[in-house]
Amino acid sequence: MNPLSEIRARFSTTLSGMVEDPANLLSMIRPAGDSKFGDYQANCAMPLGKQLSKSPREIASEICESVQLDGLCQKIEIAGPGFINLTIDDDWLKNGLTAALVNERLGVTQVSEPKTFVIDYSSPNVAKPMHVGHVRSTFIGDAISKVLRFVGHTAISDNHLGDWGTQFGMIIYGYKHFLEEGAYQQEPVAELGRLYKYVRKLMDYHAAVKRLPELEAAQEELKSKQADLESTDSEGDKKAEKQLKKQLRQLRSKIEDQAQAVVELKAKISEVDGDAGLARDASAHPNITLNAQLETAALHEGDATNQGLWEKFLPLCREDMQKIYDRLDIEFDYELGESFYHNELANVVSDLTDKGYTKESDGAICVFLDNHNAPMIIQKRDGAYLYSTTDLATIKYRMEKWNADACLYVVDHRQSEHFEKLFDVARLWGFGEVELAHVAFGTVMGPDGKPYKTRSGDTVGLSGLLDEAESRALEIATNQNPELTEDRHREIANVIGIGGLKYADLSHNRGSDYEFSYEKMLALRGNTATYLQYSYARVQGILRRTEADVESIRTNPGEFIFENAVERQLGLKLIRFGEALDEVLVEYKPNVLCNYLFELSQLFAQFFDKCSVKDANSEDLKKSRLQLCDLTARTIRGGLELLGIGVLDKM
RNA sequence: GCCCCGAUAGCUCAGCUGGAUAGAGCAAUUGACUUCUAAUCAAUAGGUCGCAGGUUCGAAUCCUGCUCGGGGUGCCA
Repeated sequence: MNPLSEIRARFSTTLSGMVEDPANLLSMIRPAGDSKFGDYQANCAMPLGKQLSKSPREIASEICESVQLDGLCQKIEIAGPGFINLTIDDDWLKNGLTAALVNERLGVTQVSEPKTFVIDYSSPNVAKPMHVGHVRSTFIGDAISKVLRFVGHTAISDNHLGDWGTQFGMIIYGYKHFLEEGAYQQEPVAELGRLYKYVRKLMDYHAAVKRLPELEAAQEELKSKQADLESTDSEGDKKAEKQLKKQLRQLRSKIEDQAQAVVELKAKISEVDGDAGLARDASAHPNITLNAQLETAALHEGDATNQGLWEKFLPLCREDMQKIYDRLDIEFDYELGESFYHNELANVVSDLTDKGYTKESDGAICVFLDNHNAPMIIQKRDGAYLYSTTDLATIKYRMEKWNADACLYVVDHRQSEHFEKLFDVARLWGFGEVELAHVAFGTVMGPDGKPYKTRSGDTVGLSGLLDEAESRALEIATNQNPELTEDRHREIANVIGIGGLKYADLSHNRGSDYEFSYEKMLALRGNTATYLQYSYARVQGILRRTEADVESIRTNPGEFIFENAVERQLGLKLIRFGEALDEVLVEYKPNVLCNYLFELSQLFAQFFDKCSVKDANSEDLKKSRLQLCDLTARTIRGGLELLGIGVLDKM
């Protein structure tokens, strides 16, 4: 039991005697903003005062008289307009720490009503190389799953692979026309990757050739519009002048964007034109885009050849993808991709239609929703199904198979409108009970403040990114501890490199964009994985040097002693691990856990500085400090584990 | 056009379901290694929480308007 829920439980009794539903008031009990006010503060007297037409301080004293905090709080004070400041009783804290010490779960209680969560994350397109954009979904989803499981829920992780999309049409087309047999025999996945990129290039080329003149014409038009505006006289009208300036500014930025686009198109064209082989294939395959689409369509319609190729390619691609997941140490319970649902799509449409929810519009089958202008299209004019159709089939499956209480979609924030519509349609369809949540996240930015790209403008490939992270980590590990063996350096590099990458991602509020930087990610100081891992290693150093018998500490604990103020602070922080986990799950925010672990590590560093274990002036104090050390190490290790990050005994 | 999101220290970011004097890290300045790992700690400095109103005991947080930026916007995923 963590202090906060214990305090709330006690207040609950009192408050329910005063109002009908105290839930809102209970949420106003929180950790104190400033430690001089105590450990926790209850802010419920102020609003209650208004509600009951009494002075808040009067209410506060009524609450204080009635609430049973014996044994839990040693100090209860009313301050300011009616704050109730609470200080946790030292004996209660010590008992709690002892309970955590002897408990494998560090004293974190399991939820009383376990629920079943289905978490949909990572979800890359197979056969396309994974890139930096996939890391957030993967890390955040994995961390949320682990926290859910730890607190006692059932979390089913499901990697909703894009394994049925247009990329297979492209690869099939490539296979039929551009295959290099020898390369395919030797390294089939690499050859398929090459084919994908090759077809992509040719498609981009034709699109660029078509688009370039249009864009240049549009550019001219904008420029003449700009000239017009520049010569317009606002005749001293300030409002008109402001308007004009704004339009001009917008126009200039649009022109700039277009100029950039023109440069990119030209680069794509010249890349093909400059290569004899590419140029030849480009002119020999003028309709490659359409034909690749037709290959996809043929696959979907059950064409035997394409079906056979798909069945041959898919395992190869998945195996390749698995290598990345292995490096990241990410596992899924299920990997039911889009292809898994393709036979259900027609049923989705017919069922919704039978129930009267669909409407035909411009030949497409749509579900119109009150709060959205555009409908959700579930079948295209040409009869093909869409992402939305698959997602609906997926919800149905997840409800029927797992009877989920909640489905979480860890997906890019740009798709929020899609999910709003999806959830509305799902509820309309009859899935009203399940919690459907889009756990959205922001973009990974480069140092220029734009989405992280390579210099040439391509997305950053994930495997190269991991290589870079590890090689930089290796350099740091080698510099930091030159005396260790190369194998040890590699092991350290792996743990701090991958850990640093994950932590950099998870420690940011998922909703915001963040700037990616190898330097910051692997920085030795600050809110980084390295700092937390180092704290853990320092504890292990203490345990080694004092030759502590950790087993006996855990099975036969002594009393906790708070000699120095920081020991109490550390103890209080340790006991609040469960609060941090609860907090993570309120809005599915792993950064809450990162912050907790960082603060814990900072307190430990202070403790390390001020409170020697080895030279403690009594055996009892030494034992108490060893207990704090052991609990700190286990909390850091356990917390990092929930984030998918490892630790090292020495680094 | 319409919809959504953002703007907090020089930089990168927390905090946002209203709470007391707005926090951290980096960078800057200063101090601490014969010491359980200095991949550390202590200290100083740094702010009109985009702007203007409003709601109230109390606003970075809620509401309205504005400015700037990003994203989305019927047959891609």
